[in-house]
Formats: sequence, C-alpha cells, structure tokens
Amino acid sequence: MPSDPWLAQLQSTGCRLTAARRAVTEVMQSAERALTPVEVYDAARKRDPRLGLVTVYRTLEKLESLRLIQRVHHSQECQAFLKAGEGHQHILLCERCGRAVLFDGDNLEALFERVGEQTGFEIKSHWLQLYGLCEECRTG
Amino acid sequence: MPSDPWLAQLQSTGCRLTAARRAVTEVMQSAERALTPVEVYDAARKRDPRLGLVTVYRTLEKLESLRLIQRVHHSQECQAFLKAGEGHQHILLCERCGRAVLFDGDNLEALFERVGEQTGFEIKSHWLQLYGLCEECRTG
DNA sequence: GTATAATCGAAAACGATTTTCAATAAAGGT
DNA sequence: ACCTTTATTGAAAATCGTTTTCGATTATAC
Repeated sequence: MPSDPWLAQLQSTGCRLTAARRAVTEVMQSAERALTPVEVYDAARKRDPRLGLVTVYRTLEKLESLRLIQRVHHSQECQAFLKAGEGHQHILLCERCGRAVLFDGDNLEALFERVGEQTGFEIKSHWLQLYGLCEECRTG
Repeated sequence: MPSDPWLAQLQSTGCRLTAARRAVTEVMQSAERALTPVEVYDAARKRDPRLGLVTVYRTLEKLESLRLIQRVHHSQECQAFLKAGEGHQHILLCERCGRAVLFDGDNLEALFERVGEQTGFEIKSHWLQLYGLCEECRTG
C-alpha cells in the first residue's frame, strides 16, 4: 500500500501503479496553477521520459473521475486541471501569474433560496470562481 | 439606424449589416438556452440558407467582444453561447432541458472581503453559475 | 518465475476551429 | 440610381487538440 494518498486511492479502485501515473500524479500534486494536458505532459516527462501524451489524457481523466483533480475554467478555455478542493472549496485565480488558491466556506444558501423562489428552479449545485491579483503580483 | 439594439450597436462600431449577421443575431436573441456554434449555424440557416459556418464563428466572436453574448461553461465544455446579462446578472441552468435563466443581484461583497483578507488577493471579478431543475422539468 | 489482463506509446483518425483567398455585397460618394 | 471602395463572405485547406486503434509492454496475482 503506497504512502501517497492519491496513489493509494488509485490502487484501491483497482488501478495499477505505473511510472506514468506516478509522474502525472506528482506533477498535479505539486502544481501551483492549473495546467493543460500538454503542460502536464512536458512537466511529467522530466520524471518519466518515455511518457506519451495519450497516457496523460487518460490519467487526467481518471484522476478527475476520482475527484482528485478538477477543471478550471478560463474565459476562453476549460481544459486546464488543478488539484481538487475539499468540501465547499472554491477557486481563486491570479489574473497575472495564474496562481490558483483554494478557499473554503461560502454561505450562499440565502442567495440560492431567493433565486429558487424567483425562478421556480430547484437549485442543485453551484459553481463559483474568483479572479484577482495575488499578493506578489500586486506588490512585485 | 436599425431599430434592433444589437444591430444598432454593431453598426455603431463600424460593422456592416449583412444577412449573415442579422440571422445570427436573431437566433441568439431568441435562444432560451446556450447554443454551440453548430447549433447556431443550423438555426440561422433557416433564415439565411447561404450562411457558412465560418461566418457563424466570426459573428459570435464579434458579438462576444461587444458583450452582447457570453460563454456558458458546462463541466466538460465551454463553447456554448448565450445572450449576455446586464450588470450583476448570473446564469442559472437547468440540468435536464438546458434552459438558461439570468437572475440578478448578488451580495457577495462580504465573501470577497473575507477571502481577500485570508489570501492576500485583490479580488477583481467573480463568476457564478447555478445548476438545478427548472419548474417544468421538476413537475413534468 | 509465469500467466493474465491492465496499461502503455505510436500512429492514425477525428472533429472543432482557424486560415487563406477569390468572389460578393454594403455603405458612401457622385 | 450608379459606381467605387473595402469589409465581409463562403468554400476549401490547414491546423490544433483530443480520441481511437492496436500491437507491445509490464504490474500484479498466483
């Protein structure tokens, strides 16, 4: 049983632990910003030079289905991945350097209730992303 | 000067008013849900049968840059377009039939302030989408 | 160690979007 | 109304990201 929690979860769902999956996992775990499949590919080949791009796509798909990573949506594109938050966490993105920070807690229940009454919808889920400038980009 | 506000805005920014732009504009104005470029293409050709898909892409790009339409982000894809909201409006999507409703007003300032303090970010903008079931899909 | 099936990488296929370019047509001037 | 100019168009080709196919590899169980 691997000590790394992501690898443990992969294994516990019947997956084999391969060099490719270790490399992609390490890249995604240590990333400070959302990465596209090609960016993951470039970074992960430093750990496993034989890695193919197809395997990156497949591994990202698997990690996403296990909710270990999530998609980040930018204005034009939504194919970048970031480690998933826990519970009610949301994403805060720096518009300048791309750094991604997860923050937790929101209290939007009152809003949902009001919107539900006004529209007749039954609100099932929500999705919130904030954009701004991180401390370094503001001061640097 | 055209009576239609979208066409008027197109013209006032130096654009020519063509059959293609009229067709795409009418489709987007009357759409009740977000449409992909190909869906716009299919709908708009009923008004202008000679319309090409390339022109649809170009017209959507123009309408988006004028903030007359906006992108709607689904979990896997973010290439569908919907008429833009005004001011602080956000999108509410029915998970079953795709119907899109704009609702306005939010009071997230307190949340932004707290997150800004916790993270050091200067919050610039936000993006909120709600998902649920519309009245018809709940009861029907 | 061996067997077995999951996983892999490379190549090919695919689909959505963008570019190219000659033809068309909207808008302004006459 | 009729040119003239030039933005705009549609079709074809190019491009790019993603997915599928398939034989080779390799993690895991025995």
